[in-house]
Order: sequence, then C-alpha cells, then structure tokens
Amino acid sequence: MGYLCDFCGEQRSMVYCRSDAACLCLSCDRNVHSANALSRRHSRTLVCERCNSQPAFVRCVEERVSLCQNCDWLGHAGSNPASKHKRQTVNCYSGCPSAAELSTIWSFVSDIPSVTDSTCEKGLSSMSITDNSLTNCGGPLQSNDGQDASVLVEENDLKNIDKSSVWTESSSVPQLNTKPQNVDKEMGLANSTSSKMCCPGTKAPVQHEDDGFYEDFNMDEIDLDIENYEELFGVALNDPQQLFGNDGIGSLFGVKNLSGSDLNCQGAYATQDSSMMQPACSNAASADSMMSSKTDPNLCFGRQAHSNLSFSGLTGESNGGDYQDCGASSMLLMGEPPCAESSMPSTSRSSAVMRYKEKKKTRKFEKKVRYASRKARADVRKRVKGRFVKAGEAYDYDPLGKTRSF
DNA sequence: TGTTGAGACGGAACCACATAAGTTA
DNA sequence: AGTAACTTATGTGGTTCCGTCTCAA
Repeated sequence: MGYLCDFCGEQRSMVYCRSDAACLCLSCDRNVHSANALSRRHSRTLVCERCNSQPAFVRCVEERVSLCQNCDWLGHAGSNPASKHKRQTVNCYSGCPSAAELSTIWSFVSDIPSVTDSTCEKGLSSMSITDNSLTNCGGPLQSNDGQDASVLVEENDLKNIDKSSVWTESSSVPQLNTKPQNVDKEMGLANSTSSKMCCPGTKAPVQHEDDGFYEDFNMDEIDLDIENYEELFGVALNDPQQLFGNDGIGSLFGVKNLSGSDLNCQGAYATQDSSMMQPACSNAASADSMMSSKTDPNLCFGRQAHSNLSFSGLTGESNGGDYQDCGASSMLLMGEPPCAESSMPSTSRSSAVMRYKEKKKTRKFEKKVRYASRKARADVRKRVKGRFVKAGEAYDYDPLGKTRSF
C-alpha cells in the first residue's frame, strides 16, 4: 500500500470501491458509503498491495499480500516457484461494517484501524460479504427482511471463508481468474468449495453433480455482448452447435435461432428445470442486453444446459482490469469456449480473442466520467428534488448526510 | 379485430458550481 | 512570445416530466 485515499488524500488507502473506481481509507469508505442506500450497496474489497490501483482478488498466504488478478498472475505464473503459494480469496463487502467486522472478514489484515463512525451505526451497518470468487448474485441466502441484519453473508458462512477459499495454482477454482492468459489449455471451472450458484427467484441453488465441469460457473455482472462472435470464436454461428456443442453452454444461450446478428445475453443461466428459471441478476447493463433478455427469453434461459451461468453488465470499455473484476468473464472471453476446442485451433482462437478484446476496448456502451473531480463534487452536492441547490439554501437530499434541512 | 386506458419504460431537462478551455490585455 | 486576468463552456448526479410502448380489457 502506501498510496493515499482518493477522497481525503491524507490517509492511506485501504479499500477499493469498484462502483466508484476509487481507493479509499477506511474512514472515507465509511463516510462515503454511508451516504445513502445506493452507495451502501457498493461492493468494496482490499486494494492490491502491489499495484495499489486494482481491487485485491486474492491474498497470498506466504507473501502476506493482497493481490489483484494481474499481480497475482504476474507473481504466481505457472513456472514461477511462487505458483505454489497458497492463496485465499479476498472477500468483498458492502454496507458499513465496523472495524471488528472487517477484521472478521479479513482476518489476515492485522492493522485495520478503528473507524470512528458518524452515521452508520443506526442500522446502516448492515453489511454483506461477498466471496470474491465466482458469485455474488444475492439470492436465496439473502435475507429478505434483512433491513436490519447486522451482518449478511452471501455464499459463505464467515467461519468457512478462510479455509474454504484457500487454494494453490494446482487447484481448480481460481484458475478461472488467475490465469487469464493461459486459458487455452485450461478450463478449470468447477468444484468451488467456497461458492455456490445462487439464483434469485429460485428455491435453491441448483447443482449438477453429474457435471462438475460446469458446476458453479457463474458470471455475475457480465454482459457478454457477443456481436463479434465470429471474431471471438472464429466460426460462423449458423449452426450454434458448432460453437457450443449439442447440450452444453450453447443451450444456455438459446442459440437455436441465431443466425448472425447479436448474441446478447444478460442474466442468463440455465437449470435443468426450465420452470425454475429466473433472470439472474438485476444489475442492468447495456440497453441492448436488456432488450434481448426481455424480448427473447430463449436467449437467456436455455433449455437444459449444464451450467449455472449468468451474464450481465460487462461494458464495452472493459479491459483487463474489468475482466479481473468480473471473474469468470475473462475465462469465457479470453479462453476457449466450452465445447469449441474441437472446431478451431487454439492459436487462431487466441488471436480472435485478442482482436475481440481490442475491438471491445474501443467501444463505448456506458457513460464515462471525464472529470472525476466534478463527479466527486456532484456526489456530495446537496439537492432539492434531484436538482442542485445553491450553497446554504434548503435542501431535501444530502448525499453525505442524507438529511433534510427543512 | 380495433380501440382505449393503465402501467412500464426510457430519455431529456433541470439545477449549482468547480474547472477546463478560450479570449483579451 | 509569454503571462496573467477574465470570460465562457462544460460536466456532474438525482429527480421529475413527458412521450412512447406494451398489454389487458
């Protein structure tokens, strides 16, 4: 660490907020994210202690450092002796956890400073902890009435976090994320001990014990907008089975009617029982992805796929860092598509993936904040019915204090 | 089959003001 | 040409308004 908080510029930054793309000290994190209900939902995690700019993804037990995916990969690449290091996932959280709660979820961090709180204590400390591995959809594990739930743990019990999420390079789960550039030879999904698919609206996570290959393969926050699937996969998609195979992820996409326009899937996952299917994630992303999910359920809810898989929210500005954020997305975008290896050479696929990534970088789907300083100011500016008010005038909404002046 | 009303949805507009960008002395 | 002072334009987010679309009656 050693870098300063993006907000106060004084304290050492410690956590990374993806939504704000900001590194914050714990104090500012607490202040900023106690402002309103929306900000409290921001998912935060530790800052990578190597690059100090990306959200930490894993904790290297031997080196005692938290690393983002890129740094983890650089430091623990295949031939590197450090590849044997044990690592554990760094959990995300939202809400306003206390220092004690943070100590609980990040037991390996010894120097969590106590945070003097101003606004969070009253019910605001409802905190959710999200395992950083492959899911964070919310879902059955979430408490429905949990407005005041002090600690809300998705996927895992706290007691299981540490032990369940430790792995080495040779184990299965994190390869999905930790080896983004070497995916041709590995399709290391499956067998996550730490996360199970949770699908909002379904009664229980669906597991497919007979098909561990796809098990727990969950992509949250990824809008796989495959306009250029021919580039990506190097095949024309006149016959979807050519790409995805007969009964695998292809059916997940409902590709039976595709013929060359967009294959765009949001909130997609499949179960063996189509009657249980629900949109996976509500985090709306690109409008076109919403469109496709609304207009053609088949695109998103496959018939009998083997995978618990969801897509939503990968924007056109995604880059390596974004892939890092979205976990398994990088696997699909950068690696070989399931069942496709038989139809195309890995080298051409890799080049296709590279071209696709480059093209993706140049595309723009969402608003881009050009001036962070203006955004920061707007974020804290008082309003009346959503409109900015003059300093000193009465307001009905204060993003920081969430109070009314009248 | 065509019409109508309700509801959902998306996009534009609005606000203040710091700051970037441009102009003038 | 370089600098300082001044003016103008821009962009930021939450809310509201309004037009369009969808669907059921």
